[in-house]
Amino acid sequence: MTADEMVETLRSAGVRITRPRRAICEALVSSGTEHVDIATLAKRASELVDDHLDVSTVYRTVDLLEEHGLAHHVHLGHSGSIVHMAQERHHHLACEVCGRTVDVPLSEIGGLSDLLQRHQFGADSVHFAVVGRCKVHE
Amino acid sequence: MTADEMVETLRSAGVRITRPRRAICEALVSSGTEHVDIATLAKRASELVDDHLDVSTVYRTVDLLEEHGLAHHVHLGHSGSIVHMAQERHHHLACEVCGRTVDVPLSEIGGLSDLLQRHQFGADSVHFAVVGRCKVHE
DNA sequence: ATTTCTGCAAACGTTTTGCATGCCA
DNA sequence: TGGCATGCAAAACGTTTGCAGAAAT
Repeated sequence: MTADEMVETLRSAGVRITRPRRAICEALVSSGTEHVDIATLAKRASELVDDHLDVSTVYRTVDLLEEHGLAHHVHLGHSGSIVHMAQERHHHLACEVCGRTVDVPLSEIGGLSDLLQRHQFGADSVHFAVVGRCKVHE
Repeated sequence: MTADEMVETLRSAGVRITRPRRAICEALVSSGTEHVDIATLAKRASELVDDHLDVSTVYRTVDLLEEHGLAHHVHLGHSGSIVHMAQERHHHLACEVCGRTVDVPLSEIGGLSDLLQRHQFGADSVHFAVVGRCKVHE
């Protein structure tokens, strides 16, 4: 999804489009598969508008994007929020020692999907992470 | 495991046994399968000794219990720490709307175990949770 | 007696909120 | 213009830490 498509989705839902909001969408899209935290997102969006965007604005905008199904955020381990575009459909194995993450496609988690279905549990397939220690830190 | 057994394990590892530590063990044991957070644990342990135990003491004691393999803690969703006795070997499906949790025995997560093994990823089998929405909040 | 634990208070990092100003529609 | 979004600052939250006094060995 492009930033323009995100903005258009918001606009047609009656959401006001501002320079900061557009910049945050662009920063999120350009971050691709990277795992960006709120501070990084704020920094990149700020660079795009060549002005200071406050983290509170980023938090509010990410909430807004989540409400419209355009983004998700996840807590990898015991640290802060990681933001994601909604269509980045994969899971994470997050090492709590080094912070390294392994991305895992949905298809590899067959057993878990069954489990969720059996319990009628709507885990958003993006919105979770397994926290532990990667092979380097066993 | 009883609180006495926990205490004995600590003592024989050379750990000093204090009234607050014993109370925290007892509170943890008596919480059974419930998912207690740090504040609740502090409150219950405080009641047991009829004195105020500080949350910092609870944090330090939980760390200690984890070091000795007697407890684990996990972050369900976007909120604070949930503490667990170590032998409660199950996973959680945690609803981020109502806070309700479904406990799932290890045996039901075959696919995930394979996945972790394939990536040589040492997720402590207790130490993770799937966060989403239960069937009531779909 | 010595070591270590405790409570308190303060610091910390992340997230949220109140408010006056500024911007979008 | 009217209503909403923004930045800022301050508060809130969970967690950690430093320290002087208390307790365990």
